[in-house]
Amino acid sequence: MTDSADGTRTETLREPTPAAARDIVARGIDREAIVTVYGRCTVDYEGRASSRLEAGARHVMLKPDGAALVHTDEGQQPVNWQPPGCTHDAVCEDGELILESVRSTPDERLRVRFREVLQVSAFSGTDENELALVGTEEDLRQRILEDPSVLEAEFTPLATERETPAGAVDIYGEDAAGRAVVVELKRRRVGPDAVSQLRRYVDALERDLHADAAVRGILVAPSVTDRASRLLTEHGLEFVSLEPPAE
Amino acid sequence: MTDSADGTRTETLREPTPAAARDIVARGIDREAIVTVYGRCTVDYEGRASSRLEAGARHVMLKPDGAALVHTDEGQQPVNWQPPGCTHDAVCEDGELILESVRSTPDERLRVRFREVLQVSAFSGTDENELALVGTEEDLRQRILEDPSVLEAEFTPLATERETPAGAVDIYGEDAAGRAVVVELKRRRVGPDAVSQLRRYVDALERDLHADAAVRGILVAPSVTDRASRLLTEHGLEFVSLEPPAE
DNA sequence: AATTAAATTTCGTAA
DNA sequence: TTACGAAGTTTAATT
Repeated sequence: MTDSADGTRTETLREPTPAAARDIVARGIDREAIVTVYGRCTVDYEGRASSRLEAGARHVMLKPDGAALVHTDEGQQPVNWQPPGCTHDAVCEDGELILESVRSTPDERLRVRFREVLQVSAFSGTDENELALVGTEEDLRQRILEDPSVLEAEFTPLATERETPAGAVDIYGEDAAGRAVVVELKRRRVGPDAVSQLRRYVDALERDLHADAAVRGILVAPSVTDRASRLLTEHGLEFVSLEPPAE
Repeated sequence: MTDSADGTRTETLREPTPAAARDIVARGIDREAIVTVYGRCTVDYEGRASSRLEAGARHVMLKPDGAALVHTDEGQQPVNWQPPGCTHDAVCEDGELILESVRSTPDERLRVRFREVLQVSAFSGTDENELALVGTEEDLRQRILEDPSVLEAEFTPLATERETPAGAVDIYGEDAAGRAVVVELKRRRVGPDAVSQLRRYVDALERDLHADAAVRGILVAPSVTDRASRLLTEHGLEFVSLEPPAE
């Protein structure tokens, strides 16, 4: 057990007995630590789908918010997991450590059985700061609202998140001729799905306004794929190349 | 350092000096171990977007496939990360441990600077087994192909992944009357996006066949949202409620 | 609790 | 390498 000046505390055991491992895990969950276990284990999941993973060396993390992560040596994504909101539990059964994370709505259960525990740790610390991220779709929207002419000359934004029967439109406005314009924003290169999305909004707004004059639809993104480009043409929609600001 | 009978090996230091931590990390990367570092750190990311995270206690994992994960005590997702394919590097700068993961195409860089390292570990093990998952869209497709009558009486599947100018159709077939049918499968409750997707395929196929008889479009999913249901009606598409098999 | 769409989505497959 | 769509997607916002 180690206590640091800043309140950070860690507890670690190498090759613990299953009972000792269970104690560290249980105590860690109790004090709202990040708990990690590395060893050979099997994993069973039952919930929205179901899965089984035979024995292998994996790294398991239990978070105090109820999230659980099982990582192999490959992939950015955990091979098995449980979202925040679960209740963690650690028990010994037949001389083996078992970790279980359960939630309801939907009912889901993750069960990790360790044949061998190489290391178990509990990490307590504080993290006050949140991520500052730049380059999102929201940043792209700000860029256009601050200077609508980057979209086209004399474009006038009238609303953001304007509601239609098909959902909320990113930017709603009118052009130099006073025609209604629906703008759909994407922070990166788009495919057919983005075109369909814009199409839904344009359709919905045309019905909503029941105006005879057609509503213009403009897709704003860094670039489009060939198929998306063809779809835009078919549906009479437009494209403007813009990127979210880099900083 | 601990070596197990099954070839699993772990190496861990508590409150190491930055230089000692760097050595463990560098050696771990070298031997293709999963490397973890817990401590107070700042994180900078620059790539598809860019972000900064001020000091806090976090858990960092470097995988031998090049993936990097920075986890706080909250959330299933890492607060910062790098996908597989990166090159990891560990250095000491001004007496602090710095981890860096870099890749190209696209150019991306993740930099973690530790003010304090509480624990550093390197885990080597083997994992031969892959996840066996049941309840996917593929399982739903198998269910329909094995007994097409679950979709509707006298439905005849003719192809899966049939190509159209709008993309591949999940199941293509014909009904009792010999009309062309496009089936789009979803393993869970669907919203407007799935309807748009089906619509794209039906449109494309109607042009492709340039037949006068309309192509039927059937969305297969456990259920649909209200908005999606309305969209289905508007577009003359159909819905059949089916779930992927549970086991 | 349910809906909708964004995400540094990731991941797998096919061209 | 790019494109396209699935995913036990997760996450955030709004109803």
